[in-house]
Amino acid sequence: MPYLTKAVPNPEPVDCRILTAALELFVAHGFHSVSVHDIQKLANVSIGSIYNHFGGKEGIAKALYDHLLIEIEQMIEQVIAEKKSGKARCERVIELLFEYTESRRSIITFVFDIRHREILPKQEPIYQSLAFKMLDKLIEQGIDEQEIKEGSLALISACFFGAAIRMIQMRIEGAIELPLNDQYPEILDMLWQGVAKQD
Amino acid sequence: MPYLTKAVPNPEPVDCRILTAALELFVAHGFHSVSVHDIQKLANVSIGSIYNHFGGKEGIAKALYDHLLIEIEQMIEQVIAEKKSGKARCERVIELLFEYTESRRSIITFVFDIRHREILPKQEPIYQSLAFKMLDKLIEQGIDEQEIKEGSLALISACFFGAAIRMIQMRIEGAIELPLNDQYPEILDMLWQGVAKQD
DNA sequence: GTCTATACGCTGATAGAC
DNA sequence: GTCTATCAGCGTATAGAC
Repeated sequence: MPYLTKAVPNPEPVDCRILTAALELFVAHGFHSVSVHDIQKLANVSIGSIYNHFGGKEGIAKALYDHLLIEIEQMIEQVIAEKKSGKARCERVIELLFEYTESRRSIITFVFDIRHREILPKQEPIYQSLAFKMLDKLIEQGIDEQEIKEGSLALISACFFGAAIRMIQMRIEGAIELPLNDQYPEILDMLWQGVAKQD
Repeated sequence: MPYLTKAVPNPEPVDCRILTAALELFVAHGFHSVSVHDIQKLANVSIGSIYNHFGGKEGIAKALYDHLLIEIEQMIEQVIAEKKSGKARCERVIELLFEYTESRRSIITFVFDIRHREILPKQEPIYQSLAFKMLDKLIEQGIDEQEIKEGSLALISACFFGAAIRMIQMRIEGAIELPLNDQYPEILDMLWQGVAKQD
């Protein structure tokens, strides 16, 4: 159900319109700079509806957060279904993240480039989310299969996926001019060099 | 003048007290969640003083931003004075960033882990700052000296310093439990593998 | 469930005495 | 330069009709 971030006119359900509008505004201006009135206007609903559905601005953020993380999880699950080796899975995940960075920037920005703790102080930190744990699992598999060197899992994962995420952040900020997938082979090569098992 | 982030009682100059208090609060709660009254209270000054010195909350953020970036620049300059080869310079910069992450976390958090565009929309993006350009220069030197492979400077820098910065972000978030300098040799090894020139 | 109108607290900012 | 007192506006949240 990747209906978020698609261009939706009006006949969509109300809660979806609210989420779509909120995501767009949060990503463009930042959570704190967006008022409930802004969301209400863009979504073409009344303030009352927003409070009925989500209980307030924070409720919207929480719903978005859960929803988008699930989309990332599903993407990783799809990759796991398609590819078998740890290395192939890691590569494909990064490839898709790079693609999403261009085609579905809102999702990527919200998940990787927003300080969630400032918005949702009660939320568990994102690195404890299932999606991030799934990435660690892929690294672990790569180690088991002797494709990735042994060592601290957190560090290796930080070096591999972390570098990729940092590139995504830099792409979003504008520090990297070309789409990352245009340079995918070189990037992947660098990422692997860092963590590959050496014989 | 690294007087910021040091524990300062009261006899410090007023503007310094304001900056110190603001930095602490911004880093702890986020820019938008901190009011001028909060800063005023913690700094033991009046609201009027704050507006006299900085013109408002945004002015404080701007002053902090400039000040802390200059501290990073000076750190890099110091490293350039101490080490001569590109490789040694890159390594020492990362080592110091890792140290700062523990000992002067406020500075590091403000520079690497805050969305400045949300606070200072008119500010040029941070990757255009002198400090970040200095990092790119170090990479360039490494390429010239045949220690780093050739390729897109932005990508190589993103892979090397970017991975390190991502690790710092993860350390700040709590995703990495040990201080990064405790694992400095392994980390550096991984970072170099990714960008080293291969013969 | 959806809407409009309204209340209320807080925040950034100013005025004016010292 | 520093302070206190105060203002105006905004943003969240609620009440109550439909």
